[in-house]
Amino acid sequence: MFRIGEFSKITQVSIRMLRYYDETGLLIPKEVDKITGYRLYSSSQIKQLNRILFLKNLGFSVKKIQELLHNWEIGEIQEELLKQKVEIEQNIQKEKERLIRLEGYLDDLKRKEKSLNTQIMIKSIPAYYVISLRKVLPSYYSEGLLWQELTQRMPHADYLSSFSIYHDFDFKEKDVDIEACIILKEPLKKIDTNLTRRQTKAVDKAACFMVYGPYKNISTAYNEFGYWLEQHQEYRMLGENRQICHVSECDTNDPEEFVTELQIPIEVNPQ
Amino acid sequence: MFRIGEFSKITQVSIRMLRYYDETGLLIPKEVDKITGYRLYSSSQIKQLNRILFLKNLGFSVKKIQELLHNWEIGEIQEELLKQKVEIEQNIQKEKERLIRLEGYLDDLKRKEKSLNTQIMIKSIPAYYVISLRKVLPSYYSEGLLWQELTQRMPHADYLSSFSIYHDFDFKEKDVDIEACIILKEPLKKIDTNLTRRQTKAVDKAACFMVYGPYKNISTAYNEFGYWLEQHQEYRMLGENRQICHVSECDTNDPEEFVTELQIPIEVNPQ
DNA sequence: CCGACCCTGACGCTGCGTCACGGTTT
DNA sequence: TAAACCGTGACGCAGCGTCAGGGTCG
Repeated sequence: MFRIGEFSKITQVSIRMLRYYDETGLLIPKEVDKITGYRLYSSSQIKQLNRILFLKNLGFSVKKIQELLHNWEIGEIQEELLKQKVEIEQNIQKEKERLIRLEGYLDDLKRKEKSLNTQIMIKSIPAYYVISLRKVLPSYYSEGLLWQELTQRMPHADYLSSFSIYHDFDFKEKDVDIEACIILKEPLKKIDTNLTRRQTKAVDKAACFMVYGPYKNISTAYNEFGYWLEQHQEYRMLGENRQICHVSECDTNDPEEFVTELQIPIEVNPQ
Repeated sequence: MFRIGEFSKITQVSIRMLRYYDETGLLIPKEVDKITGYRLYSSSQIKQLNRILFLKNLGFSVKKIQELLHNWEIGEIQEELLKQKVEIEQNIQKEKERLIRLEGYLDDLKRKEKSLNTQIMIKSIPAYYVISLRKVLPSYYSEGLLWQELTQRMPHADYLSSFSIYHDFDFKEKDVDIEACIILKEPLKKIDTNLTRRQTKAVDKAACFMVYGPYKNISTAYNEFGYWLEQHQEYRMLGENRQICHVSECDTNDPEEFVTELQIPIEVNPQ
């Protein structure tokens, strides 16, 4: 029998961890001196501890380790290992994507200092329930009319926020296909027959950036984005760009205060 | 100016996070109503928040983000991004190694059930300051004599634990080259002239496993290890195997209680 | 009697999610 | 008057590291 200090040296596991494993029930000392309260470990517990370390080494949480130790049989273990494998692979994937973003940004920095201001973030967009109105309009500047019509026909319901979808794949000067969408908390029952009720698709990756100031800045921003895309051959546009007016004429009178977000669905180029 | 709820919707950042960022000084609302205590954010703070999200997205901690925001200039940023890049790469490396270990173990499971008992763990071993005695002995069974001589000549110093190094690369029946080492907390000054004072090399990767019971089990375990190594072509032995007697005749009279650890330095095969 | 061990209890760390309790605005 | 906002605490989580304060062993 070993006291905790000796056991710690043998197993290279800190005293604090041994106490923690005792506390959590992972490894309870074989004996505890009733007078002094000293923990006493038997040599056979080294084997048990080694199992614990082994699982810890594979990235299992204390809780999972406990379950596995309790249910120590091939089938169970194998199943959990497979699950864990998937998780690790996902971690690697996430970190890799992070790395790509970081490297891309470093490249940007090398090329032009301005990048510090126009940050392009890649994020994912969930699916939404929306009420929408889609029309082909003479130009981008008519979008306001679309929104007027939509809000007039809209029932007074619980809605969160709204965005537009640009359905043309290429840039067009006129006859642009725009869909104005209002996000709902939950599906509505009855709506105006001119409106559509649908669920938008979730977008796995979208390059998103903010445009500050009046709407004319948007085209400049698009141009910058085009430049960015050229430098990032690894990405490809997928179409159905979106636009969100976070701060618009509804919120302020000063166009300099406008904040508009552009979301451009992309995918990683198949090598 | 937006109240926290609106600002949260615009930026897709939870209210709790906004409050947290206020608390930590990352993003302090432009105004606070003195009567109600309501936080009021200006549209220009969206830009600031976006910087924060951007950095968060790259994996920076709140503390680092604070530093970076405070010191927002290209050089600084670039430097930190490079550091961060290294860190992410290390993370990926670690996870990959974890994955390899896990996959290797899954393979083991498919081949033989016994693997649940003899677990081979790959870990790294630090460098140690040691007092050692190295000799060519007639056989492994004479190792005890080596230890007797070493402990007799040893000054009574602070020592932690001890291990042996087997310097023969291949297995030998006789004339084995063994070094008995005692780990010191700190370098000693004067020692017996027959002993050596040196620093052992750190080992990056070693396949480690425990042998329970009398010493004769060790050869069996080595055989099992040999089998394991055959199945794991990705690894190659490097020599200078080590052995640690965690529980030996000094600690117990029952050889069944012995616990011996074998550490076999390995490297990943260059593909 | 000192130093090396051992005990329990509790805070610290990260980045928020999630109550609880209470005030305010619509 | 209820519902929807807002505020400030404060706990919880994972996995220990690291004291503080006090008993034990050799």
